[in-house]
Amino acid sequence: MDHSENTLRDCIQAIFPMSASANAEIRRRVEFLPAARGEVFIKQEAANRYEYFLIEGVCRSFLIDPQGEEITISFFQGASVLSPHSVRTVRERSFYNFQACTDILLGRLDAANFMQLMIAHPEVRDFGNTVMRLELMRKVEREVGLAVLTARERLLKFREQFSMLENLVPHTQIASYLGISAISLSRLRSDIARE
Amino acid sequence: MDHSENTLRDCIQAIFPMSASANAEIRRRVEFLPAARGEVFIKQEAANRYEYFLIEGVCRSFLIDPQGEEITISFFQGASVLSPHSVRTVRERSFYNFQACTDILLGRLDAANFMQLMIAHPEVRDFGNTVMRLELMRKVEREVGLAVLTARERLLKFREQFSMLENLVPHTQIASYLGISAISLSRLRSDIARE
DNA sequence: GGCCTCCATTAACATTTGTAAAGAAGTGAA
DNA sequence: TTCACTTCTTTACAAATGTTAATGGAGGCC
Repeated sequence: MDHSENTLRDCIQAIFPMSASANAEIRRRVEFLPAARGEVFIKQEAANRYEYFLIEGVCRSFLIDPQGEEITISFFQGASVLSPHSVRTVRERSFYNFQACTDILLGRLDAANFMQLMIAHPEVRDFGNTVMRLELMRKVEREVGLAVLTARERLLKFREQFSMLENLVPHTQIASYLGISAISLSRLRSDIARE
Repeated sequence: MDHSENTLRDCIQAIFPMSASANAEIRRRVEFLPAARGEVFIKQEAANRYEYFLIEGVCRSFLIDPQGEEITISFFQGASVLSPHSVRTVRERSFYNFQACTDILLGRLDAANFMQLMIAHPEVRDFGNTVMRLELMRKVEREVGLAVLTARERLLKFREQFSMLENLVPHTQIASYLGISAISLSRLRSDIARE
């Protein structure tokens, strides 16, 4: 078993521990593929029929607003699972863009095939539902954060959650994730550093 | 079968049509109870073990920010389903307050009991997962709306989604839902009316 | 009817946040 | 090394949003 497969197992076990056989069932359906830093591996409005594991690296989801600006919705760090297909797509068209922030390694599997596996295996079903519930909790947390926290507090929280990202991805991407302009982010950074 | 039960069926069928027997299984576990306008029927931080249907009326979820201000998170109009228990609670403690905006009629059922029903009945399972997926889609849409729309556009969208609420609930509640102050809401309203 | 409370609106002002433009610092390639 | 490019920061200014306080209307209650 090579490194990727071990890490795939980590992605899964971190969310919902499953038996070796259930792990193997998933493993058999997963195809590994790399994406280079900057590559948009899921495109907004494009058809997409896969579920994804992020084996290694950092990526983000984003969309283009009416002014043509990129808005970062989420960041993801491996080893983890990307938002489920049902969250990313409406009528089989991708809702967001997904872009590699570093060189990454993905594991992908056919969403319909995975759905069959969920139906057949209670363990896999629990895994899938847990993924969805965790994604929902993330959204709730973000919703609350945007509602009750100041931009400054959101930045501090971002630093807790994604400690290495501030020196890794362009600040314009972080700023749009925080709901502020890159200039405001710069101001906040120097304000905080001054203390 | 009285009016409440018919409307309970509407709540369910609107989300995921189920057989008469599955409907009956749910019905057997549901207890109807009214709440008066203004009543907070789920309290933040309080233990809560129920799933809820909103049979009739309007309610909202909200929380108290560090400054002691109420922040509206969502509005709900019957007949519909409130956010699932797993979304409303962390470690069995309610995450949000839920308040009746009008006199309402609720249907509630024990969350653990409903979970058992989901395990036993594939239809109920699909229903439960659909509820969760729809809730997730709502969160995504709201997340995107807060990210890419101006306050003015968010107000116009709110009017589409909740056309009767603007003259029904206090504007402070609507303003916090839109992420602006009540004064800004008033300014937007007069700006739009002036056109 | 008259009083009272709640709520929406408006005005004046302060603060925050965004925009545009220019400069500085770091990165990568020829 | 040097040039081009990207990105972060800074400044000055404009626009949006919030705060405080005053006004006026609607509805409930005695």
